[in-house]
Amino acid sequence: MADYVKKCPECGGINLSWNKEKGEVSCKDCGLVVEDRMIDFGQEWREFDSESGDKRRRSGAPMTYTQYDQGLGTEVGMKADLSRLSGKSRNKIFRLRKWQYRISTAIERNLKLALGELKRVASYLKLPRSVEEESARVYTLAVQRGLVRGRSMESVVAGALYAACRRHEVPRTLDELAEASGIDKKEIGRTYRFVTRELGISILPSNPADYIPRFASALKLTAETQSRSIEILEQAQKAELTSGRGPTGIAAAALYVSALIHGEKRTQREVADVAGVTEVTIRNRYKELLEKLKLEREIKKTKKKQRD
DNA sequence: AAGACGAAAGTGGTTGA
DNA sequence: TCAACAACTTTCGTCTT
Repeated sequence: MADYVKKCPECGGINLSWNKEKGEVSCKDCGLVVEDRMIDFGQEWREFDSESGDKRRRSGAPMTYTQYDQGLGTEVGMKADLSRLSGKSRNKIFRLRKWQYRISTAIERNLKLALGELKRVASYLKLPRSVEEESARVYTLAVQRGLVRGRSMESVVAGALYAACRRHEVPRTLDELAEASGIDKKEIGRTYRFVTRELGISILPSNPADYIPRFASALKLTAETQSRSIEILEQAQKAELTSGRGPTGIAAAALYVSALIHGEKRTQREVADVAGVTEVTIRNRYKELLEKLKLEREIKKTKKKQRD
């Protein structure tokens, strides 16, 4: 029984919580993300049932998109009785078959290659299984619609992954995707927009709060600081400080302020680095937060405390 | 000396004519 | 298709701790 309970390696607390959706285990005492490689054992196809659009509803046995062929191949006229046809139409059938063969093997080859790449990048970023599945699905659709033509396979893979991350609210920044896949950030952004538009995938704008746990963990900030920063984000949203702004910048600024308030000062540089924005952006957001949310007093309070 | 601050100029993307 | 525009970055000089 004893080793059934996991302890937080940072503070020794046993108050660990598992965020299934994000595949992260975090400590509620100190905020450390203990294990973010956790595999989601949930039945991911169920997630589609709760999606609002009924386009996504599937029936029948669960399929996996990380295998390149889901056993749904199509063949042209294999079962038709060709002896009843003759001449031209028979030739036509043969030609069609040949094309069908060429196309399907080309797609399969492409998928086999691409899904290998996809798995590599996904595991590098420690993405949960559900996201990997989703991105594989997106990629498969993209190939079938011929959206890869004129683009590199890798960039479409990266774009699909980015889209899947956004949909599952486990945002990774474009920079992280770029680093993991070796594709230029701009290129990923372009293919991401292209693919989502062509496939009609709607993406909700990412929520700054989704970035907080990861950033906070990287900066080794406590759970109080983390939850305070989320409160700040909520206030900021009410004050309409968030629309039109980059979500990472806002998350970073909220975290920075919150750290100041809790006497866990980090430099703007440090916060900027983990969030992938510049100090200037943090400064701008920070200034806005102070102006609108009257947080100066609290910061001064903790500064005074620290002098004693 | 390091960090915070702010100004100015440049970049890439969106929007609207 | 082009120009205006907002957000963000880069760079750099100055102020604060």
